[in-house]
Amino acid sequence: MRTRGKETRQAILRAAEHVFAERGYAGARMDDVAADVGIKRASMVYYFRDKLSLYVALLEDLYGELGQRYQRVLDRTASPVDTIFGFLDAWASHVAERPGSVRILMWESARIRRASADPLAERLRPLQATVGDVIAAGQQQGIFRPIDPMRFIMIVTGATAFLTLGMNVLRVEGEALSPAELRVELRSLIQRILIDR
Amino acid sequence: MRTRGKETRQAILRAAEHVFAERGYAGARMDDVAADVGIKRASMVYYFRDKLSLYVALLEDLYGELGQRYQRVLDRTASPVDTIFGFLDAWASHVAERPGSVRILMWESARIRRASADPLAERLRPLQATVGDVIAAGQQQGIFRPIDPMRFIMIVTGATAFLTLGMNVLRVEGEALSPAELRVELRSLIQRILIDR
DNA sequence: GTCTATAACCCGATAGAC
DNA sequence: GTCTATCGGGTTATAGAC
Repeated sequence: MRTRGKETRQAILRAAEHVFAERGYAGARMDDVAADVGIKRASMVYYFRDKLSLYVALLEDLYGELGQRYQRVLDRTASPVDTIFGFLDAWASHVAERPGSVRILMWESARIRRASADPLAERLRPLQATVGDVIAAGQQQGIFRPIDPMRFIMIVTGATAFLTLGMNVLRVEGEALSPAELRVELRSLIQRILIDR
Repeated sequence: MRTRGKETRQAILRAAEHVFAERGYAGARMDDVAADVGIKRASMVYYFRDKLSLYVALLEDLYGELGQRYQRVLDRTASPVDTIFGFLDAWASHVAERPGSVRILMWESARIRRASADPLAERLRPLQATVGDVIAAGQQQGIFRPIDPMRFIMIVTGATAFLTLGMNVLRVEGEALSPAELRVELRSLIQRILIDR
């Protein structure tokens, strides 16, 4: 049955998001993914050749969705300021709905890698270009302060990661930011480093 | 020979810093540590009972050193502003000399953990308290803007992590910040979020 | 499509010689 | 102090039945 197949594939991807996010690529066990779905490990081969294929499909799904959110913001905004804050809202919503995104970014940033042929880098590059272009445009119009766009992206991404996940390392009790708090905190951060004079 | 023993212990710790930083706790292989030192895996048992003991000793070494740096800053500065920028320089130097610190912070932030009995959290808490106290003091004197000290720490830590390591995920070519560039970038970040009005 | 069974590998820990 | 040898647990990938 074609529908059943599609559903199982989606279920595997959803389970993979949790498992890869929690343990990282190396630590993730295919067995856990299968158990989450409710099938046996070997059965997943029918949908994904091996562990790496599943992981790459997950990256595609995750950051592809974020890219679509950014595109929608581009479609409906004009000024660089509106667009940047639109991106922020898109990012915050994405992070709230698919927390695996940030966690995987964290795992992958920790890992040593060769730049070439990196599946994550490949999927992130267009997103980085999209945001970078808007910043550059705003700077040319004198609306944004001069800061290297790439560095700006890294600061905001790092803040997101550590305000949510990093908190857990030092937490006393329930201190990690809620999605709403994160949005507010990031908004004021961006205001300070990109706009205020 | 007692001297030889101490030297080997130190060599193991130095090797462990590289290996644990590159692969994370789960991915690190004791074999690689031993190979770096130039001895066999089983020989390390003489110095460290098992993998976890070695890891905890490394954390102690790493973040203990950072704590000492912070203490020296406290000993020679008076105003909150001087102290905070002193901490920044200490942090930047530490990161430059022992890059494993940041990478391990990253690995550990990615991991899910239970708050209790976490060896890293235990070592980080006093550092966080030290920095937090200075920020709170500065805020009481009206020198620093109001921002939750913990969030401030997370933003700066996150920026450090992603400006150095995160860059590698998106790098086109050699874009990761040098220690000197990092120091400058963080200085202006702190200036913006903690001091400028 | 999903299963059972197994092959093949990797890694940490341990025993005990030197 | 450092070695060789081995045990044992855990995980992925594969073969093939249903």
